[in-house]
Amino acid sequence: MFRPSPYEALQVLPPEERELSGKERLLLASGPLLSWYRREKRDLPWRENRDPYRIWISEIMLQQTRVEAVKPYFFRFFEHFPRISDLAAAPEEELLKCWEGLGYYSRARNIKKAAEILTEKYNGIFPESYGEILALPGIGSYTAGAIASIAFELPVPAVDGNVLRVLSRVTGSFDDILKQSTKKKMEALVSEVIQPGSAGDFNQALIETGAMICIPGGAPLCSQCPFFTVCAARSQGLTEKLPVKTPKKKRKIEEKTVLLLEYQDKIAIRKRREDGLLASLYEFVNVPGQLSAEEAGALLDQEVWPEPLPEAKHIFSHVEWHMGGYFVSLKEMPESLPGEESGPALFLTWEEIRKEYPVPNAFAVYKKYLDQRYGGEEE
DNA sequence: AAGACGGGGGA
DNA sequence: TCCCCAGTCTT
Repeated sequence: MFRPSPYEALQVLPPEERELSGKERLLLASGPLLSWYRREKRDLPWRENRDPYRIWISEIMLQQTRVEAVKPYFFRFFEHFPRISDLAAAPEEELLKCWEGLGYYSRARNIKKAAEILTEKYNGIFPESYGEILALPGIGSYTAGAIASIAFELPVPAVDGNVLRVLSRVTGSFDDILKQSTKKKMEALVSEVIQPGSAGDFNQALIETGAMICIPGGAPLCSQCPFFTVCAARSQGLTEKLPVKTPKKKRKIEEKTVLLLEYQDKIAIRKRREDGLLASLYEFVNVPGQLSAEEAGALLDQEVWPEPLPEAKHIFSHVEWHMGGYFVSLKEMPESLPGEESGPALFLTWEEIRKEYPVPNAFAVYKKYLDQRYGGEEE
């Protein structure tokens, strides 16, 4: 009588004759991965303890931002806002000033909104359920997973760009990692293998592998990788081909003319709109287009002699500003100022602006000019 | 699904 | 130049 082998009955090949599934690869590597992480992990400020407040702030700051860029901001943040209630009570202006230069300023505004919810609805205590964490402003699936697993040991995935890269290589996946469907698949995969008790370390180990071993841009350091023995991309020579990412589009270019308007040793700045690029931050008066000195002077409705300033270029992710500018000494306080969209101008000393008002680094060339003209940081 | 949203470091 | 970074929110 015909008897199928166990493997035939299961409709799978015996282990030595088939490819491992992604889940099997992760399961096989999880022990070595945890050991490797606990032995080799970087000593980072937010790994000092598992205080959810610190974990939260670190994860927000680390969104699309390199570790080295975050460190100084992380320390300074807790000097200003030691407790969540300090954050909730702080003026948005102070928070923005603390965030100046870090980018993605909606993160700061969302942090404040979340702090208000935490203070009012949760009595200042971080909720311990994934759903409640996910519902807070500025917290998406990655950050919710990171906080839930690192601070509270909930066995939920925290799939970021690092983890996407690692898992697509380890599992040999050709799915485009920029698609949200791919992220969902990878989250499902992690959910299948993550264990309570080591969830925080497991997620951080995946991230650490992506940051230190399975690095973006260059060749991965496979010889040191905790996934060495199970990685599909390594064993099949696919590390150059994975992960798959679709190409991105070109940036738009915007021409601007910046006007450093001086009246009695004070400089005009104004608050930007509450929505859009660099929302609610401060800027020097500026107008669209590349204006000549004559055109710039004509905008001011009084006799002036604009002095040309250096040109500057600032590159955002999706747009480039090409800027020229003029320094203009005003003889009288103008009724109104050019540039339609923004709020009324404030005339303040450069010292006050430099200390109190968040002016984004897109204006760095002109900030530096004012530092030299009025004496800023000594050099 | 695609775009908006910063800034900086490295190839 | 271009790519990428411990992503999220809006359209």
